[in-house]
Amino acid sequence: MPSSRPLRADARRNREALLTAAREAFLTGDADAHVEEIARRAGVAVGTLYRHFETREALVEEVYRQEVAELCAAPARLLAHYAPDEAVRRFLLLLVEHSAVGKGMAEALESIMATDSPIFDDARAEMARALDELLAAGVAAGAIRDGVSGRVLLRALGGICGMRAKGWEDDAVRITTILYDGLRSGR
Amino acid sequence: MPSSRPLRADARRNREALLTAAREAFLTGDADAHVEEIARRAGVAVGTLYRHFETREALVEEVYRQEVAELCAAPARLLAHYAPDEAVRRFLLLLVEHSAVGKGMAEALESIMATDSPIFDDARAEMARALDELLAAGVAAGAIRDGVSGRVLLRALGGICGMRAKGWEDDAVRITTILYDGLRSGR
DNA sequence: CACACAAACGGAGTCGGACTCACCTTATGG
DNA sequence: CCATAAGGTGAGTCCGACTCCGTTTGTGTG
Repeated sequence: MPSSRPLRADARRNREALLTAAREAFLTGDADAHVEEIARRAGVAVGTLYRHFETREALVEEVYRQEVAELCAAPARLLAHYAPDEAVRRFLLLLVEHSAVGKGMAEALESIMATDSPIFDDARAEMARALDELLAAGVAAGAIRDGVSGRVLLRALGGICGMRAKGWEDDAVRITTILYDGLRSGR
Repeated sequence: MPSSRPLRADARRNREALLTAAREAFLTGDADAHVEEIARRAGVAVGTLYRHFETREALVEEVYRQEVAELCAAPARLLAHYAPDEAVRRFLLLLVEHSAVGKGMAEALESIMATDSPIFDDARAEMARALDELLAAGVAAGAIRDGVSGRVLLRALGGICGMRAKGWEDDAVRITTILYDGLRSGR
């Protein structure tokens, strides 16, 4: 029910500006930017920020949900172009790449993970579903071991996304390869 | 240089009481217990807490460092009793088990990870060294693939320790198995 | 275009945490 | 048993997220 009336023009603009400001702040590494700072960047007052987002965290969540939605579109696309197991491999690497957009996002994620917010559950479920899709295709093709749920795999990936020390990209690629090999070895 | 003079008797007692109180608070799930609460549990005032620990986080770190030290003793013991690859497998599972002691600890860890505290770096380095020891033995025995550093493996494990939704133990065991198989498949 | 009014905004103020500091208490060595 | 420095105390400060209400503004109506 997203009805209830279409936001007023200025309200929609401000909401967008806040999301953009927050995303930028996170991507430029200032993962725990103060609400004042985010509001300032967006050219509004804190009161306005709170009109649009219940709490600071709700704002962070929204930014994250958009990122996840983008990633969730990938599996279908990959399956259309590659063999199932190759699609899995590429998706894992894509995830790493996506995290590389800004390590600030990883920090923001942790702040969300630290609270059992239901919105995060939704995002996780969505990601798990996307992974299930990939894994099922792999299992059907006999290329991937059976019995691994997307949810389980997602847990391991969460750890990868949480990396942040320098040189982490290489490490991430390496650990992803190990996971991938593990997924195939038991088939 | 831990010299400088042996703490006065009451000071040592209070410091110990604070560490115990904090550990208990974390293990019973109250991962972000307030400093007032921790001090109260220890039977001292906040001022005393701050006499012994620079910040709240410094206290959390100390608790964590003790946990890590305990875990770091495991590899040597396991290598004395099991074949290298079996020792690796058991250590991974031990790590899971240890996290199970209290999910509160995992949350405390994240709060540490979120700050680039050097103390955490030390702990991580120590754990990485312990894992290196295990992996090297496995590689020497031809049971584990070469080219995986303890540091890399630790990253993946960090993700596992961060789990907390119900049923996470099973998931942790499963993902650990996948990692283990991956470590062997490339040998 | 003018008006009415609900929607949206601003920003000073509240509240709840971590942390400090000036003063009091007590262990300890002589 | 005294001197004294180490240690303890807790009211108070600081700083961040969040609230609230008076003011401004977009928009549907005549």
